[in-house]
Amino acid sequence: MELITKAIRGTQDVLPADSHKWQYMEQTALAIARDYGYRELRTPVFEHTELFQRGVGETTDVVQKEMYTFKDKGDRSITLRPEGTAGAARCLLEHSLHNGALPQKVVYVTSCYRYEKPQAGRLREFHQFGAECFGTAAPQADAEVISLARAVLTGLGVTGVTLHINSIGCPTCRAEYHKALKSYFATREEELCDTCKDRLGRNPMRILDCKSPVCKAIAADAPVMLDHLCDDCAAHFDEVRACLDAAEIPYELDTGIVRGLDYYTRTVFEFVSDALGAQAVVCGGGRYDGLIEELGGPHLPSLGFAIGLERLMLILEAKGVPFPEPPRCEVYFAPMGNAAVRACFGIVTRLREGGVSAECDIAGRGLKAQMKYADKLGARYTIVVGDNELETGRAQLKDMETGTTEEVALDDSLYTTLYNKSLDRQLAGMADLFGSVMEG
RNA sequence: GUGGGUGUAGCUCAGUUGGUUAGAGCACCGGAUUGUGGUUCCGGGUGUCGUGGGUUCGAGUCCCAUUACCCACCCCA
Repeated sequence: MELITKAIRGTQDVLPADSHKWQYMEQTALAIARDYGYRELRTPVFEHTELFQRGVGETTDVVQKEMYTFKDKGDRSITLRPEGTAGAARCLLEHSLHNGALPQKVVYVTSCYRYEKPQAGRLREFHQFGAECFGTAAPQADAEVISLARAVLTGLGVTGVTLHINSIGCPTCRAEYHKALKSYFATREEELCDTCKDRLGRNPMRILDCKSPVCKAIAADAPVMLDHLCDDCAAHFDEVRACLDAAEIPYELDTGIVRGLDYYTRTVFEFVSDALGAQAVVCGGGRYDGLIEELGGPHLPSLGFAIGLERLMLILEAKGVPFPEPPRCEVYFAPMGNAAVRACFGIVTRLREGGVSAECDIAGRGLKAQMKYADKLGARYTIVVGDNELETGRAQLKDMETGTTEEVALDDSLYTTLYNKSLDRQLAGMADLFGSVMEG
């Protein structure tokens, strides 16, 4: 079959067979965030380009070469959001949410767009579960945000992820550190790889996580940010770690973490998975004390994180984490003859109105084909309705797993019968899922 | 943006030193008395061999280009 076009490179369809998994993942994450006091925020997919230029930072790769930017018909420069934080911050300011109770805690599930070369765990349209906590400079907030990220991962049954944390200081102490770093690498500039020579001028901190063995070896002896933190930043980071310890949240100190977005300050962290390829960071975040001011707002220390949902899904599948059963048809009606078709359509409509998942032939097929179809749908029960049933008002309810049948009346009592059967099964399914998550 | 790998049916893949009408399994659709699905039997190919050139009497097969996907660099979620 020659299609006139295909899905855009780096995009993915979620098919009907998988959509319930996404619903479960998103709803679980939102529910956990709700317990942490986070409320959902929804912002537009596109914003004025300058929001990201200012918010994310002119010098970042994201802004320089990865944004989907275009002119609209009013000649305004528009950009599809490459990340969620800038839009959330803009929304906070525009609606003066920061004049309400602080801290303001928001979560979102959104699509993001970056023009990158796709590979495992990296798409041009991807989805994030993000959380932002606006208006607190206290280290306890850092710990709470990290705790939320971890709770979402573990709440979904994720295993094999490690929390890495670092502090990249405030603009003041980072400037000092940059100088120290620059002069260190400058002494060995000739040995660095070409990209790192380039980084030396722009952002020497990037050299720290270069994969080239030579650069790695040189970086091993480089000055460490943590040793250059000012007193305030050092005290803040110590308290964050103390809180994590108190909450028994294990972490690794990773002085190589360098967030690629300009707005980060002080605490930065990542959750790294052992189940992904090269793109192993499933969650990244940190503090951004200067962002709100940068966007024209007041000084409002804040922080947040985002989980990459496609990456999270890859992990869940790789680890064989249990998902709820996909939704199935509760009862399939197989009518025979025109009168039965109409009658069944009526019954099915009433059952659906009452919340029972019911289906009935809409393809005009014979009984045999209908039974096969019911089987493929995974229907729990089938009811064949012909002239006899219409006359007596009674029919055989067939259990498709056991093959057994029981006689039921084709009236309102059918709804109660089916609803109760469905409810029992849902409760049992939830108990199973809960059990396996607890074991895992 | 730079590399490496791979493109044959919806899926997984065969396809001989280049040779006639491109195959298998699974899936899908229909049928086996208009009253019962899963197992069985019969029937159906649903394909521009990624695309475009070239070599050749002849190309799924050889050459070139291109494109898409996968993987890695870079960057990030």
